[in-house]
Amino acid sequence: MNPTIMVVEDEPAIQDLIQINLEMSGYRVLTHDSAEEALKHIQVELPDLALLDWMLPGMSGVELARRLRGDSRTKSLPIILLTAKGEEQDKLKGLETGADDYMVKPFSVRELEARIKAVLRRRAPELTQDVIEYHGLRLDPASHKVSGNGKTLSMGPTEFRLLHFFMAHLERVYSRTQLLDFVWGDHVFIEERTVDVHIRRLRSALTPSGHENLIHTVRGSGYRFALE
Amino acid sequence: MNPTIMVVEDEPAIQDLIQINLEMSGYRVLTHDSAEEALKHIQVELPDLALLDWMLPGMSGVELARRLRGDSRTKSLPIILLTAKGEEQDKLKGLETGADDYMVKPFSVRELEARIKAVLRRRAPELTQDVIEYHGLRLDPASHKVSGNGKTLSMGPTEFRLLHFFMAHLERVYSRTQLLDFVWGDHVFIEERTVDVHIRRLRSALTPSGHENLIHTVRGSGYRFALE
DNA sequence: ATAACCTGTCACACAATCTTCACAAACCTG
DNA sequence: CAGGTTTGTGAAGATTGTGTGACAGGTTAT
Repeated sequence: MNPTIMVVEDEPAIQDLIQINLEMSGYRVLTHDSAEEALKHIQVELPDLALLDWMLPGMSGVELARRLRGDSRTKSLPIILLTAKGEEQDKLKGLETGADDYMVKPFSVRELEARIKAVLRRRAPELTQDVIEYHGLRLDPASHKVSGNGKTLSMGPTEFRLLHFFMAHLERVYSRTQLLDFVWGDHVFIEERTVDVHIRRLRSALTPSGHENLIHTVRGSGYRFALE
Repeated sequence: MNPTIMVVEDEPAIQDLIQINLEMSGYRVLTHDSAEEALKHIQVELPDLALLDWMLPGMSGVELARRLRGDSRTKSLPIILLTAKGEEQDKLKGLETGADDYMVKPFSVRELEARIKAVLRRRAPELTQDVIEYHGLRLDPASHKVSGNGKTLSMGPTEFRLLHFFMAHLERVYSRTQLLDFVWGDHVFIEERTVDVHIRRLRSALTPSGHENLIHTVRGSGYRFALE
């Protein structure tokens, strides 16, 4: 039986979008417009995961999450919250309610599916904790440490995220705009050339172990991370 | 440069959704709320593909498609129409206007991307990220690398685009004017003979692996890329 | 509170690449 | 073969893209 996902979302466009895409990926989808309706349905059938909009008419998604956590029957139901832009600052509050993850709208459908998969697969914290290793360069997301040939390399947070992204996407050219989107986040208003500066900082951070030449400049296009 | 897709859609939720997801897949996305706005922008910049909502306030997407087909400058711009459920019966009308494809809302993002790729492959293969290989010459748009019989070949950005175009359009003669349009882009006022210079540079870039003789001069007409 | 660190920008220098030009070479026509 | 047309080629600015050091705020650790 395919996993059943309960979607509680009042905006029809988003609701349709999620339903279509998740069904396309083999999930069974139940949609509800309100928290009250969802609660009623849950008496009858317990889904495998709940996708709740933060803001809902009547009872909010946060309140719904809290209630689900309160009832022993739904205590361990995985929950992902959908928040609109500008509500992010409350994300801690959202996670406090016991949500397993949250996503900021507008979101990438691919990412949503990835998180659903991750949440379903395990109830452990964080999903990208896998250590990545490439030609003697080793990055550990969990401990936030990087080492080259055993030698510890230190760098700032931004350089770390940049390196993490590169090591997860080898052999491909990314434009400055794409890097800003993926590493800094969407809708950021930052000068493109700032990427150059961080590339330079990352390069010098990698120099002690000689890994700085893994970063290639592709003139007119962007940067690529690979052996070459 | 990544393919640019123009999205004309008045519903913000759908607009955001499409933008985020397409950007995540490496496209550059321009969004407009109305056909009028889109037309204005097109004067300045010609996108590689247009995604038009069927129903729009003011000029409809169908009407916009018809206009684009009418103007010689946008005559060959690939168009995909987005129709809401219930409008399907009119799909023939949509295709009559010259749209390359259409999708019914709500749609799967994966399917949308598949169709975009299909349309681009059909209308402008040099814009896809597919690796192209021809008689030992291999070009990979994603990593931005060219190799001949395994040997890495290096060249400038313009030569790379030129080669990409040729490899996506084998066995056909292109005039200097056409090459300027397709490889340099429209709105460019460059001396025709400049093409010759880049052809020469491309030839010498291909010489190390002996592929320079794939480029044939067709006296009085232009150039052709093929074995011959 | 102070020091240490991080960030995003900028300006400048340098390097790569583009476009144009002039002339040479190749080709065609009659 | 001569004269005209088209293409190849090398070199000279002109233009654009990238590397880099410095700096002013901002944040975090002590």
